[in-house]
Amino acid sequence: MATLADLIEGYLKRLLAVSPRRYIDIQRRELAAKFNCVPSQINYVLDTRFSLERGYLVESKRGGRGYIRIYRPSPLKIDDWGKIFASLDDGDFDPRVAADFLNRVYEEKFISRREAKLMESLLRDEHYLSLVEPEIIRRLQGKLFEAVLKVILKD
Amino acid sequence: MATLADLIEGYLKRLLAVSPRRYIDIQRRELAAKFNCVPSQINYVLDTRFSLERGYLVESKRGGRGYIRIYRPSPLKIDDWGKIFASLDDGDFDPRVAADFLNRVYEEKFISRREAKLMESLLRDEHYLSLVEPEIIRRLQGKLFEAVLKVILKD
DNA sequence: AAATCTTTGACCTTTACTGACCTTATTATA
DNA sequence: TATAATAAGGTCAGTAAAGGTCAAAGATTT
Repeated sequence: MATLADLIEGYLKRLLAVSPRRYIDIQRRELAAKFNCVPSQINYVLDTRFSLERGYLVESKRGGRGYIRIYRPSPLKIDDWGKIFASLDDGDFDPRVAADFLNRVYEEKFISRREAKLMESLLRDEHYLSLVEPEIIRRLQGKLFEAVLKVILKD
Repeated sequence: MATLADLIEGYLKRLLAVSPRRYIDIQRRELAAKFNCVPSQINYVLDTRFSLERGYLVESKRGGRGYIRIYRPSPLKIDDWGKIFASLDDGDFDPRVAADFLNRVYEEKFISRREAKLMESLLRDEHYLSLVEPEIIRRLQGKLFEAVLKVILKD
């Protein structure tokens, strides 16, 4: 395993973990040089590993003194639970949002890593695809996600 | 007589026996080259010899630096192991049998109480009833139960 | 002969990585 | 003070490197 992208991801996450602030600033060219790759490789890592879906926020500035700033996922608010539960009932349950939420719940130590993985596996379309219509999949995922969340909350 | 599939099976099991970890990683193309066969022959071996029913677990990643990971057979001492897993994919998955199974697994301390509850909640028909046909429910439950069980087995 | 098991190959999907070309901001200079 | 040079970062399409699927052909067993 361990692709270049994985190495860069790990490096950035370590930086984030150690940073006294809620973000880190990096230079794209410098980082690319450090890992002996083209600069756009850094964008690939940011797109695939530090996406909004995964709870990260990335902003940047071009030109001289340019930089890339990566924010760590922000702490869960009570409001976030509310939003998730609201989306469970109306039709627009989004598994990616749910996965993002799960990740945060895990990072805040509400659930174990294994529980997070268990719950996340319910959000993958592949299990449903051959058996139910696409529009039904979201509703089912919502129902099941609700069921397991309730188990956690009751505990 | 030893078929090619048998040889590959034996080779992989020897690797597993010797591995210091709970799994081995292989490259499909490399292995196929070693045994002078097409890559899909490897999938055949994995499907027929390293199935869940036989206690094995296989996961993989595509793309550059992809791999196939084979986990050692589960140490769970449950006699109807094979039957449970056989029933996961074809239509006759029985949630009650699965619930018993879960209980055993819990008693053997493979999973926590909360994990058991999480998994058990997937076995309840109520979540599915309004959305899918009765015959489909069993199949879905089977698929999802398989998915979460795999998470446990990998851990 | 029929059934079952093995092997193959054509075609598909996913993931990683690169490079050419583009946009934006700062800095130096005419 | 315009403006040119420089110094960032962004985009996107293309390529390569894996592994997956499925049906058909071939071999073996019953």
